[in-house]
Amino acid sequence: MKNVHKSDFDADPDGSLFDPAARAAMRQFTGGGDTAALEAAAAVRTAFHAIERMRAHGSQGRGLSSGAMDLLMRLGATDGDGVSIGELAQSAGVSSRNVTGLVDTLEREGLVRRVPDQRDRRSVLAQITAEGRDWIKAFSEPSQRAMTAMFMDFSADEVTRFRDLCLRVADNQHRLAQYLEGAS
Amino acid sequence: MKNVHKSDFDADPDGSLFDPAARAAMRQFTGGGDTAALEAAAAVRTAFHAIERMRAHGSQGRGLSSGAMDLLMRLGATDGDGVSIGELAQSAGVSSRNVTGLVDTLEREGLVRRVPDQRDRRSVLAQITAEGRDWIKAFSEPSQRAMTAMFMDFSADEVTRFRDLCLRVADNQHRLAQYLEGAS
DNA sequence: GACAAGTCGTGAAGTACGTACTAATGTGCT
DNA sequence: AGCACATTAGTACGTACTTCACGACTTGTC
Repeated sequence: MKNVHKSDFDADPDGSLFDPAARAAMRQFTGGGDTAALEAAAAVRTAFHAIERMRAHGSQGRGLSSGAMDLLMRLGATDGDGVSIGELAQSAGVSSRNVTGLVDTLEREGLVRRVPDQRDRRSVLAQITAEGRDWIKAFSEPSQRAMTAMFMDFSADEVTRFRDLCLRVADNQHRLAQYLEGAS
Repeated sequence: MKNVHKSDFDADPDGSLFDPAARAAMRQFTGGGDTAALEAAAAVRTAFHAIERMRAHGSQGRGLSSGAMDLLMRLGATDGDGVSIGELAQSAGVSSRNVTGLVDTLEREGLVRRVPDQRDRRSVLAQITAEGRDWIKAFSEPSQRAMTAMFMDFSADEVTRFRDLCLRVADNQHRLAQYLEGAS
């Protein structure tokens, strides 16, 4: 990670952090209105990139992207014939096109293989390989340690609450998308 | 947004949401260890993509990406000769190469222009144009509405706390990166 | 003044993610 | 049976973000 040296944050009177530069920009943007939602959205962005950087830095060498790692973990948890691309996409909440690409990557690394689905010949099943399971074994502990470090000053309750808030945002988006789809 | 129909979440006994499929995968991954940090990290990813989708859906047509919008807002808040690429990168917490690309995009749209820095001829200043300010005027209200909708069932306190948790994660990453840099 | 070392923006290349479209295949209605 | 329509994975294309490498430029030191 070069050239990225995030500026420090300030703290509000209640102790919660905020990004002064972002807040100033938001205030201008909203014309003096409420910036809370925009600030929170920007903060999610910041946190996401931070986690992404941590992962890139942590699992040096054979580091998989978060998307690929997510898929591999999901495949590792199922001990059957494999999971179809579409099913993976739905469960991970990303486009199937993206899963196709990630499976390409994992297949190139030898961690996953494609097998045709005999029940539905349109479908392709992704199966984790022995190497894939080895990867999981090898990277489980360092990954876990890196992510634990990211939340080092969080109480257990805060971690849980944080997860809850994140998923509620995702839930809202899902609901809104469905609502808007109906309106079109 | 096609092909993306995120599965629903379950709620823990304490009412906090979690992703059952992800948790199952994590448990396998950690070998039965604590999955809290990994689950939280995955949740951030989910929330980030949700916000990204909302923005893509909301500001249809002349929709800028979140990165580009962030830059434009920062430029809109400064009424001087402009801001250098590196300064923007630092303030937004991304690589300067990325800012170069985003300024390319904004310049193509006519929302920003590049001017040489007379004090330092290596440097390039990005200036917001009149069109850029018009864009801000036009998209301020809908963007604000969309982001408010994303947090519709959040109390004001929860939004603030959420922002704080996000920025603390970013702060931890920053600290860890500096620490690890020293160790190499 | 000259020159080594650091900084600045950007070209090149790689990954992740999205939409729109297509070919192959499955399904349901008549 | 046959045919319209849905669904699946993948192709093509565009954007965001990253690291690495490089040329243009500044700065600190002699």
